[in-house]
Amino acid sequence: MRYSNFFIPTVKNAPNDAEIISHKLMIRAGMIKQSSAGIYSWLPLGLRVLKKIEQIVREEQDKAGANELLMPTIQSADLWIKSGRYNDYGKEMLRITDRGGREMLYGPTNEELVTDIFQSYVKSYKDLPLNLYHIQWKFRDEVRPRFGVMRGREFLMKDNYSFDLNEEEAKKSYNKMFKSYIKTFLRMGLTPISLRAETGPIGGSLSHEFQILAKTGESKLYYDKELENVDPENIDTKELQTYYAAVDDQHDEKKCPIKKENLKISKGIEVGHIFYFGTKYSEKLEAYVQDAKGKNIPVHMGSYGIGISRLVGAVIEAYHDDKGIKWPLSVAPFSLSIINLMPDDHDCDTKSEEYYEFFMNKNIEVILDDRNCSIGKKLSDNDLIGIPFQLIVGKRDLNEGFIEFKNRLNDQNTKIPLDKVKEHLLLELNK
RNA sequence: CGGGGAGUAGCGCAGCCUGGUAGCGCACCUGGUUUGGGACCAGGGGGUCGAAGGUUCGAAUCCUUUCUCCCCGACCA
Repeated sequence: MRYSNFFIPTVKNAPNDAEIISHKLMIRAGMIKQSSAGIYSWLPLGLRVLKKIEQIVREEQDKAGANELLMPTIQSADLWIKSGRYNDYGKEMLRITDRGGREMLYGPTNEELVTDIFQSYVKSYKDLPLNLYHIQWKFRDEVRPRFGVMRGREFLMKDNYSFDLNEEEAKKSYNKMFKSYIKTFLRMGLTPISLRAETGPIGGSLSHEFQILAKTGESKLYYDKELENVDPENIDTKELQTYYAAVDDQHDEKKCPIKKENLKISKGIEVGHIFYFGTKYSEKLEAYVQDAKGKNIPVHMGSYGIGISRLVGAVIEAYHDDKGIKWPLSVAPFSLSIINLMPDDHDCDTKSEEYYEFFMNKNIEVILDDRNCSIGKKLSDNDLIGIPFQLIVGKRDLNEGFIEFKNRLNDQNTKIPLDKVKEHLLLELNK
C-alpha cells in the first residue's frame, strides 16, 4: 500500500468530543469518524485493525471447535416474546416496525435466534456437543454511550453459544472457551485477568468476565500476581479459576484471601464475558434433544462474548504514548512502514521502492510513505498511527551507507548497514 | 434517567456580559523557496453563528422553545 493512495485523514487536534486517550488517538489517527452518539464509521486504517482483531478471535474460536455462522442483525420480535425477554430488555433494545406493521428489533444479542436454529435441526444427543458462533454488529441503545468505540451503541461482537447434554458436559465446553479466551487476548499482546462475575440479565449460574490490563482502564482490579504469568502454551483453566481476582467494589481488604505481597492492583477494561446458564433458554424456546434412552431433555447452554470493536480501543489504551499508538505486531494495520523522507530524490526513491517490493513479496503488510510532505509531518504521522516497524530512508544516512530502523514499541532507533537491512527486518518481523 | 457543560469555516477556539451584520490558529487552494522531527514567504477560497419563534430600526450577542453532542453518576461487550 502506498500512503499517497491510502485514505488516512490524520489530524492534529482531536475534536473536543473525545475524552479518553484511545478515542482521541483513533480520531487523530484517522481510524474512525463519529456518525452519531455511540455510532461510528470505520475508516480504512481503523477497519484494518478491526479485521485483524476479528481474525484472531475467529482463528481461536475455530481452533476451539466452534462453528462460524452468520445471523441477521434485524430480528423478528416473535422469538423474544417467546423467551420472555421482549419486555425484559427494555429501552436498550432498538425496536423497529416493518411496512407490514410487524415488530422487529436490531439484535442486542442472539440467544433466541441461535437456539431457534439449534432446535430446528438438532434432535439427538449424538449431535452434541455443539458450539456455534458469529461475529456480527449488535445494537444496544445505551443510556449513555461513551469512550468512543469502547462503549458504542453499535458494536461488533463475537458471540457464541454452546449446547450440551448435561451440566457436566456444559462445564467442559465452558472451560474450553475460558481457555480459548485467554489465548485470544494473549495473542493480541494483552494481559487478560479473569474474574468470577455476576450473571446479570442473561442469567445463569456460572460466569467469568475477562478484563485486560491498561493504565487508563475503567475498573480497578485486585488480583493474584500469578494471573499475569500465564504460559500461552500451557493454560490450566482450573488453576486460573482458583486465583483471586476482584473488581474494586467486591474487594475487601480484610477478607482478601491472599497474601499482600501476591496481590496486585491495576486498572482493567472488560473485553469478554462468558456464561453458563443451563436450560434457561432451551426450555422456553423448546430446544430439546433425545438422550440415549429416548427421553426428551432440554440442552444445557452457555454463551460467550468478546467485544471486538471495543478491543480496538482497549489495545490502544494498553499500547500508546504521548506521540500516538504503538500497535502490537499481531493487530497492527501494517507491520512495516517504509518512510521515504525525500521523494523525487533518486537514491531515496530507488531504495524505498526496492524495500517496498522486497517486503511485499515476502507477504509482509507494508505501507510506503511516499507522500510529498515535510519530514516532520511524515515522522509524526507514522508515530501517531503506530506501525510497529519503521524504515526511515533519508539522504543523509543513505550517503553514509545506512538506513534507520525504528521499533515503535520501544522507540529504539538503530542505524543498519544497507546490506543488512532486509535480513534484520525479517528477523524482527518473525520474533 | 438525575446532575453539569457545549453548539460560531473541516478541526481547535475568540467574539456574546455592554446588540450595529464575524475573526484567529491549524487544515485546504495557487505560486515560489525549502527538505533528518508536525517548514517558510506571498496570495487565495470557505461560515445565512445548531434549528424555530420572539423583542428591536437592527440579533452570533437579549428572551422562549427545540434538536444535537460531551462530561460526572446509576447500567453494560
